[in-house]
Order: sequence, then structure tokens, then C-alpha cells
Amino acid sequence: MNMSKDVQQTLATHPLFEGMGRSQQNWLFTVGDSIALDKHDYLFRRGEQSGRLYVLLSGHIKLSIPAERGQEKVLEFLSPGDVFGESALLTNHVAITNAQALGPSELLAFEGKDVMVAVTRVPSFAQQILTNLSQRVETLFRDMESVSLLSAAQRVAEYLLRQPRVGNQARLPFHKRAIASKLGLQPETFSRSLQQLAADGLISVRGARVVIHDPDKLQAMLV
Amino acid sequence: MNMSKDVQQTLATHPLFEGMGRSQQNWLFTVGDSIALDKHDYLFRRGEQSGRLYVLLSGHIKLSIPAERGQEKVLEFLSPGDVFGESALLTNHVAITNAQALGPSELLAFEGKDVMVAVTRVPSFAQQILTNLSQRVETLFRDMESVSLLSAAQRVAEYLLRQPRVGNQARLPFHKRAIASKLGLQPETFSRSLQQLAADGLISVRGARVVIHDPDKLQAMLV
DNA sequence: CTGAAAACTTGTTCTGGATCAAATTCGCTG
DNA sequence: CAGCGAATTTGATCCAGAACAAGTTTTCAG
Repeated sequence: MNMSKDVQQTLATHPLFEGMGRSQQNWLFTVGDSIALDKHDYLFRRGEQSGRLYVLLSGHIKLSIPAERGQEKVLEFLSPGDVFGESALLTNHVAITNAQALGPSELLAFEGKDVMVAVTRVPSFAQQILTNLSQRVETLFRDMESVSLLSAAQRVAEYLLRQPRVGNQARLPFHKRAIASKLGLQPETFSRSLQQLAADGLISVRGARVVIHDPDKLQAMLV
Repeated sequence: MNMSKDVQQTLATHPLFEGMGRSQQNWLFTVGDSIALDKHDYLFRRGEQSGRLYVLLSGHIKLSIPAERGQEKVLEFLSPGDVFGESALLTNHVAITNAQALGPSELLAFEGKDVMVAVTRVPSFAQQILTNLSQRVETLFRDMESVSLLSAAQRVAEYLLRQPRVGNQARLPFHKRAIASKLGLQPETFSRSLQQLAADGLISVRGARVVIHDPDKLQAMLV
């Protein structure tokens, strides 16, 4: 559709496409569309007609629902490999969320009808999509569990434990305001929860850097 | 696998299978397993190994997460046609929710590996599953939106508006306690919210029967 | 029918997190 | 690298809904 040889070269070794034959790859690259976004760019907005399914290749995308007074509820942070835009596969095709790039991002887009064809022609692609959608349902289940069953400090602890660590150091990957929203908290409450965990000696915080002093105690909080 | 001719007969006309050829149907019936549950039976429980994907044919299934003191957080009420048990498609195969029948229910079960094969062999089946998983992601988005952005009374109003009506009369399809949990409310709060809507003249409630006097005003509450 | 358990409602009090307000700090952009 | 707007923190107060405590009604097994 619209993809340079150069991009195709890179994609050929991407996990999403390396499990299939050359000809299948080429076919997918023919029907797929390459997209590049800058930081803050919107891929789509709530209420827009959007019949495409997206695969995030690099960067990060934020799915959120706008709320009153410029606020928003963050539903998901997407990472490379994630598949989204599932409204493309439904009959009505209207996006329920905003999708905004949190940094420079590259994506692949497929028309909904092409996806249905691709699924039957390229088994490993079908598998990728099914696995990914399943993964997302499970993730949403876990999110709902956290929001409804855990206290503010517990949610923050859980979130910190999920972040990759180098040594005992983790890094908050996005704005605290956005992470707070994802956790169903106000920024003030997020800030205070971090303070609380620090006061208890479990962590220390400086900006986006968080030192996890006691992962076990942090984990034990979640009971 | 384990399905009577009789059951197969019924299934042949089911929306999920009528779009495909006879031979494809027969093949699916060969690898699929027929399951019947009585009210209150568990299909699976949180933490159990469960490598099967389920299609609900009749009845209703409740997906929930157990909480302290015999409480539970209801995540979804499933209806005929719904596909679930997506952990079957993931590598670890451990159920995150309980799945319990709310009444006599019939299901079809497929081993995860068979699903991946079926998806490539029977396009309309693949389409059904993709559409359904997409639908569920959207539904979960909407649920998270409601829980995080709406007040108790608003969530109840929204729920009432979604119920099928005969004339101006709707019926709460499950125990109020379970519906309350689904909406992220305590039973007391659910009860009081209904009272409030009744006091405002928007509805009247007697047991599970709810008369919607003013759907427009109810809708207007959601702004 | 009957009666006991479960579901629901109603009343009261309590509290975690929201909201409002005001620094302070951070991170760009020019 | 200055300075300005955005992000974050800190402080004080408030309130929607939770929690606890009794009833009351419904359901259903026997």
C-alpha cells in the first residue's frame, strides 16, 4: 500500500513477521500501510470512524478517554508488538478511545477487511493477533481487579513492581499524571502514595527514578 | 471429541456455525467438546490450569475474581455467542477469573492448539473469534470508563438503559448483589441509587422489575 | 405450606481519596 | 542558559460511597 523497501527490510526481522514465508511477508507489506508519528500526534480520536487495525512497531501509544475539564482517563499504554484498533473488526468502526503517541512511533495499519483475509492466509499472523487480543483481555481483567480491590498505595506498589529494573532501580516510563490516571488515581494521591511508600522505607523517589529497597515487602503489601 | 448427533444437529443452525460448509462444521464438532452446566456449577476457577477456549451456546456465565470474606468482583456476565477462556491462547494457561454458571448452560470447548488450527482452516470461525474478542475489549473499555468517570447513580442509570425493555418495563437479569459488583458498587449503594432514581420519578422498582418512566432524563444524567 | 437462609433494604457512622489552593520544581524553547 | 509554562508536590478540607448494624422480604427445600 505505502511502504518503502527500507521499512520492509527492517520489518522482515520483526518478531511479528519472522515466523512466516517471504511471499506471505510481501503480501502483508502490500496490503499494510506504514505510519510514523511524532510525539503528541494523535493516531485517532474518540468518535472517529477508523476501520484499521494497528500494530505498534516502535515507540509508545496512550489509549485514553477524554473527561471533563481537559482531564482524561488513561486506559492503556501500548508497547511495541501490541495490536490495537480492534474497532476495525467490529461493524460500527467508531473509536471509543483517543490514541496518542507518547514519543516518536512507527506503526503498521491494516484495513479491517484485509485483516480478515490475512488471518486465513497467514496463520502465524492470525496467531499473533489472537494471542495479542487475548493478552489484552487478561490485562484489562487485571486492571479492573486492581482498581476495584486494591488501595491507592497497593496499586502504586503493584505498578512499581511491574516496571523493569536495572539493579534495584526502576524508572517511571511516562508522566506521573498519566500513570496516576492509568491507576485510577488523582495526581495528588499518586504523589502521596509514593511518599508513603518512601516513608515506610520501601522505596526512594527522585523524579522519575525510583529505587526499590525492599521488593519483597512491596510484594507483601498486595495481599 | 464428545458430542452427540443431537447436539450437532442443533449447532448446525447456530449463528456461529451456519456460515460455514458441512465438512468444516463436522470437523469443528470433532475437535470440539460439548459441555453442560447446572446453575451454580463452576466451569473453571482462578488459578486453575485451563487450556480451553469456550463458546457459550445457551445460558449465562459469570466471570469474577474472588475477594476477601467471600466477596467477589464481577468482571463480566457472558451471554450466548460469547467467546471466553482466552487464557487458552496464551502460553501460561492459568485462569485469572472464576467462571460460574448462573443458570443451566451449554458450551462448546476447544483446546487452544485446535483453535489455532481451526482459525486457519475455517475463516468464518476465525472471524467470529476475532470479532468477539474485539467486542470484549471494547466492552471492557466502556466498563472502565463507567467505573472511573461516572457516579453510582449514573452507573445504575446506564445499566438500566442497556437492559432490554418490553414496553417501558425492564428486568434486572441477575441478583442485585452481582449487578452491584459488576458496577463496582456495594449492594447497599446499588439499592440506594435505585431508590434515588425512583425518588426523582425516573423509574419505579419492584423486586427485579423496573419501570423506566423517563428514558430521556435517565440518558441525560450520563452527561 | 412452612420456616430458615439468603437477598435486599434502611439507618448511621466513618474514611480514603477527591477537591481546592498554593507553592515548588522541572524541562523546554528561544 | 534564562525564564516560562507545565508538572509535581504539599497543605487543608470535603464528601461519595464504604462499612457496620438491624430489620424486612424473598426464595426455595422439604
